[in-house]
Amino acid sequence: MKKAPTLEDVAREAGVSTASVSRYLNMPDLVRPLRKEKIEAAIAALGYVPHGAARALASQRTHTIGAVIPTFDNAIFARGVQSFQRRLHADSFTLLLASFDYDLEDEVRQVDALLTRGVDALLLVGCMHSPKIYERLDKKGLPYVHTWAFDRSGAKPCVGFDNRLAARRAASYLIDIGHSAVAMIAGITGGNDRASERAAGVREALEERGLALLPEYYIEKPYDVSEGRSAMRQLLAQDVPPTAVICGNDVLALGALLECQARGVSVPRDISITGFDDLPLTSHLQPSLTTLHVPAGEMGRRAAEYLLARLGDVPMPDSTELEVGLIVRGTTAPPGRQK
Amino acid sequence: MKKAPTLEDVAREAGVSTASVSRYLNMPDLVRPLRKEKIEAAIAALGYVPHGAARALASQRTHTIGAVIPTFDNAIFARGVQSFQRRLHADSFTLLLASFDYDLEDEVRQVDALLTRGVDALLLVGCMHSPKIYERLDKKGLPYVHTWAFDRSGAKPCVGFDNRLAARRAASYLIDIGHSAVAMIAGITGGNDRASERAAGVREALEERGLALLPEYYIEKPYDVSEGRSAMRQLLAQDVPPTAVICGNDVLALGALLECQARGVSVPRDISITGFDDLPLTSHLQPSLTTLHVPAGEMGRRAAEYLLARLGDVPMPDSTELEVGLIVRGTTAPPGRQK
DNA sequence: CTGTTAGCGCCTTCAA
DNA sequence: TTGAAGGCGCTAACAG
Repeated sequence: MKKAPTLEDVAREAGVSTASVSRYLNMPDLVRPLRKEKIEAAIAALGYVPHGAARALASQRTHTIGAVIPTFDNAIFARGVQSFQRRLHADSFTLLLASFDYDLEDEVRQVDALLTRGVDALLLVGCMHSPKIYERLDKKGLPYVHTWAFDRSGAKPCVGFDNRLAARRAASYLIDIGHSAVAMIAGITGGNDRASERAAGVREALEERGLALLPEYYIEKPYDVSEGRSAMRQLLAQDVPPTAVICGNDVLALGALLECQARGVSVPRDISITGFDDLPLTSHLQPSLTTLHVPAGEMGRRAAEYLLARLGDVPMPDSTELEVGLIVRGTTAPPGRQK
Repeated sequence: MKKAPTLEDVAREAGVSTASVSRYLNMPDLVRPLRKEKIEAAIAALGYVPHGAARALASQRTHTIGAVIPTFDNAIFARGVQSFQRRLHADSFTLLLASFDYDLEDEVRQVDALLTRGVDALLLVGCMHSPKIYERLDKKGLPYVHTWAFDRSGAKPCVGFDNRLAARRAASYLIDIGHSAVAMIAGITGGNDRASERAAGVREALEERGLALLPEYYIEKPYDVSEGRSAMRQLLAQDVPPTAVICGNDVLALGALLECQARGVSVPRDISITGFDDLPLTSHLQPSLTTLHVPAGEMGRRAAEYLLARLGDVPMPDSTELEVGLIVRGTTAPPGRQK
């Protein structure tokens, strides 16, 4: 393992001071063209690559932004993160990604790890986090942003959407087309404000219309197709099955739909199903899935822009609410079509 | 932004030397229990968090490992990366993730970025990369590993599987059960050795059995459900449609299956379909998808163990080949069942 | 086991 | 515009 060339080596090779090379690297405009060329030549000749840690130590800036997400294993996070990273990269920032498997205590550890790595800013998923996280962040005065949720109080910087409102939209739609026996297959709500807000939204919407979300019509399941299936099986086995099922995400909805098909229950004739996320796959299903479109890509991009702006002291509103539109497709229809 | 407490502050607070605090942090066993407690108290009192860049600069080790993947937006990479990260984390290493959107030139840039960040080791996807990458890596003597592929020459460190062999397995199976009109919907093979090896495997297997992969039976498509659909549409429109279609991945296979269903083509009665990856979803489809099981989780874990071993100077073979098993499910059957 | 001390590679005043 | 020089926070000999 040969020793890598340092900035000092470059300076010597180019016959200039280290300060000039440093300037060339960071503020090229302050260096005269002639010197510039010499430095460029030296860098190329030596194959010099800047040493990030040294740079970070000296400048107290890492040009790195962290994101702490529940899991990589979820298409919808993947999409958002992908565009978050793309946007950061455009400003030559690097993304440091960590996941915590929905374990809120582990999330604290992951945040600590990222702070140790010296991230300049942080993206968080959801608005519900251990107070310890805010403590650490605020203590360092580190910019951060919440995503995949929206805090109406305005107390927290958010680039996201209102999960409750979106879920209400799905529920209202079903009620509007005539459903009253509405069930919900929710994601696990413990420690997950996206999931719990969605559940709350459905409950609210029903109650406002004089309906109720019956206990036997409410099931929580982990994010997995087979869990969606088993939940639907449970619902179908009841004396009076629901005529519509709102799912907390598309994966559960897909499971629910597949279960119906496996049992010869016709969708949407016998039962309506809605999802949440609008995964690319859902529009191709037969019937195609009625769902809520989450603008994950835009959210990732905007979250990046918010953090970049904060780091650059560019003014920018602390909250950006994005729309979650209901995409009505083939899995929903008025009830009572049973002959 | 208050100045964060440093190791020196901790030392002062605890009434010991900075060296002791450093030792406590890195080799706790070398510190006497009494001092240990004092130091722990001081750390807690001050809310001290180590400064990663300083540590990296002084120790020439970042405890960070990079992974450069084609895209986040693919469930199968997500799974592998998730377990890679989990394993790294168990040894308190951090994962630095970058993606390059299947642009081989961008991959070079991403590798450079990671090198600047000072990763201690690197995970690469596939065995086909710009020579520049190997140049940089070898120059620094940085440990790296190839995944999602397997190099029989043994020249490259790999933890992966033989894509060609796996694809052959699927083709052979179809021939064995009587198919001779076999088509393939491959992923884009340009700059992607996983996709091209799979295509090559299918071609080989057919030719060995005296069959051929007809040009009109070979279609390349991007990773997307709708692309799989359009490819299948194209295949179905031919004068003599194939009786079996091998897909380069499950997403294309899913699209192919959905297209058949949308057009009333019965699977597997009229046509057989196979996938590649074994996404969780595929076993729930109706019919369930015959596919090749890629052990992404195990691969990620083992790749991490390989790199960790190299960093710790623990001996470990440079190549680990994993099995890709054919999972025969409902989308395949002998041909000619058409009445 | 513990303290002293010299860097790690770069940035950033400060003067010139 | 440029160069000189003092750290940034921590680790790793080395001496004790």
